[in-house]
Amino acid sequence: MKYLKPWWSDGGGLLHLTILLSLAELHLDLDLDLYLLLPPPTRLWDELLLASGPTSSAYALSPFPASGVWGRADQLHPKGREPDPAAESAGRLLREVRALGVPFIPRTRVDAWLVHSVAAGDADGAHGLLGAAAASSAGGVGASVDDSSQAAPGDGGDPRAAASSPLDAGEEEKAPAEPTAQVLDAAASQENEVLGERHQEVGHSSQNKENEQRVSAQEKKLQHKNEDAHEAADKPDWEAEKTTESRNEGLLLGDTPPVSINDGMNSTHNVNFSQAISHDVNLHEAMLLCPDNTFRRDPVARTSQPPQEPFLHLNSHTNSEQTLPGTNWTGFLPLVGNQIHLTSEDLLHDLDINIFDEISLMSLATEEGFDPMEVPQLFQEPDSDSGLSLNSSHNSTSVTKSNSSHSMCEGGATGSSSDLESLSHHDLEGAVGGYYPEPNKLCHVDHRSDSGFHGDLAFQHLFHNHTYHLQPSGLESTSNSFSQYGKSQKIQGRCLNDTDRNLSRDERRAKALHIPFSVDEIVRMPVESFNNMLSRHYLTDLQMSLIRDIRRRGKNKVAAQNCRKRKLDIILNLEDDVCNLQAKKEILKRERAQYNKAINILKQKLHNLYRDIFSRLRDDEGRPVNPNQYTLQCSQDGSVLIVPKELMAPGHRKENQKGKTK
DNA sequence: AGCGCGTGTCATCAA
DNA sequence: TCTTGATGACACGCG
Repeated sequence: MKYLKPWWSDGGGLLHLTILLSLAELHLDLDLDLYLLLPPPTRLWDELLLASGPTSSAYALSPFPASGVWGRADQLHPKGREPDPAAESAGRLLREVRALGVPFIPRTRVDAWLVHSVAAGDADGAHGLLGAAAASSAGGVGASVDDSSQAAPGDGGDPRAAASSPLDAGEEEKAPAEPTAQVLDAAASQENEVLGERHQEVGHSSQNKENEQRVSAQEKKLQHKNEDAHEAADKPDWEAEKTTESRNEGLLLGDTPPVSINDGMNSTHNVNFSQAISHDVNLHEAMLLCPDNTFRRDPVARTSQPPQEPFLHLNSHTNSEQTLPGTNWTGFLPLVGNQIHLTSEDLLHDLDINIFDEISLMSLATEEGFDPMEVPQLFQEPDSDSGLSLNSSHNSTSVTKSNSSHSMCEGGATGSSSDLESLSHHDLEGAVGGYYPEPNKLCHVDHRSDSGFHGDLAFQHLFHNHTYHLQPSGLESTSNSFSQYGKSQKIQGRCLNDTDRNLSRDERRAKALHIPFSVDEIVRMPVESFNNMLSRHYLTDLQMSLIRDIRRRGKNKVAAQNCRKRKLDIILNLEDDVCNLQAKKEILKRERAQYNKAINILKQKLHNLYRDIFSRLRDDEGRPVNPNQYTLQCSQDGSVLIVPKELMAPGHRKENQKGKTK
């Protein structure tokens, strides 16, 4: 949501009719919101907002002079947050507003949001807007607009107004019912019997007094809502989208007839609304009014862009005839229709690139002439059987984009059997201006129509051995084809220029198919965000397949890298373990040798001690004791006994022998 | 030409 | 059922 400068704030009385362009709609189902700004102090306006807030879908910009913030009525009055006095006061206030000639144009859905500014120096333009607003607000007191089409039967609309413009009423009957007007008028009809005539009797001054009293009681609420407006303005785009989606549809602007207006000063002007809108529309100024500076783009890039088809013409999803019906625009807004076309084109140039990131692929494709639905019209060539030229040499657009890469690829392509990437770069992107031919179409391309271009041979080789030749399914064939043509990179390197050579294969593929996300985004994005992103963009099956393949391959690549790294780490760790264990083994060996050596020393010492003892022992007859016949036994009390070996029990002897051995 | 290594990719399984 | 990680196997490029 863009908040624009009040039209009076420049002191020059500049009226900015703001038709906000939002390309956030995923499939370029564009919404056109038409707002008219009211001159402050407009307490009545605030009341109108309060009254028409959450339930009436009164789309209007509310002035908050204290903060300078503008808010949209539906944002200023979130549902469920404020008591809704609409049922009681909407109709009455609406009539008061109408009696003052307050312009009130509800949200208008014409599948385009535009930003316009209208120089209010032109009284006709300003008054025309006011009158148109009054017209769409369905005829209050003092408004000389026929509101019979919008007012419910028995609504009690101003009969004078009804009589003032019967022709307009007839045209407006064809217009679809406008929710805002319906709600407001429904509320108005409830009080019509009571209040309808009173508004004609009561002057504006008395109404303003009542309004002042009401407004003073509601100022705090407005301040609170002002904060809400700030919050709404700070919402991220995806939240803004929700808000946008939550809005109901409104009156088709194109169906609004020329109106005779009441400017609020008891003077009536017959002004064509289209003239009002088309007066001195200053897009640049309107963009400057956007505080978030969303509408900016490199002017150089803009000037470098070749003349393009009107934006809406390139939108396959949004039929220009439907969304911006030329008859409607030219009928009620003949100049507006043209203006919107031009402005849309300008906006395509001037929009911030970030906006383009948020819009669907179709918009991106539109900028580059990429539109599968439009390609047969845009790139059809008389000598092409399929109506689709795959030969860049015949396409001026492709020549400017891909001639260099073509020249580089010619040599390699002839030897390539499975390099669709080179195709996607040179013939998909370049030859058809970004359009990717479907594989089955490619398989049936009549290359004979080309005269000696190497690309023909290249194509024949490129698709010579591809599995998708045999598979009717585009998805499967796509996956297979992509998996196949990734295996021939030698030729690929020769075909690609330096810039493309630095890109990964998937990046080049994504570029070739004009996928509006980076490979890094596709791979690293959490699955929830990833699915959300996919759902927010219009993508063909081919693009979806490629995106999912890119994501799968990217994640698997990372997984493989991690796996190999992990495996390498495991191997290194095992090698370290082996080294450590070998070192420990050596240490244990040395310790064992040392212990054995010590044991041997002890054994030797014990043996010496044994001999020494027996050499000194004598029996009863004074003879030396034979150590082979006797042995030494240590009793538990510490005494040492000389025991004949024959007297020792076998078990005991064995233990003794073991002890000796040890 | 053959070999080893690194890397990407696919298929498969398990969580 | 889908997603993701892990991993074996294979193909390819490169030195």
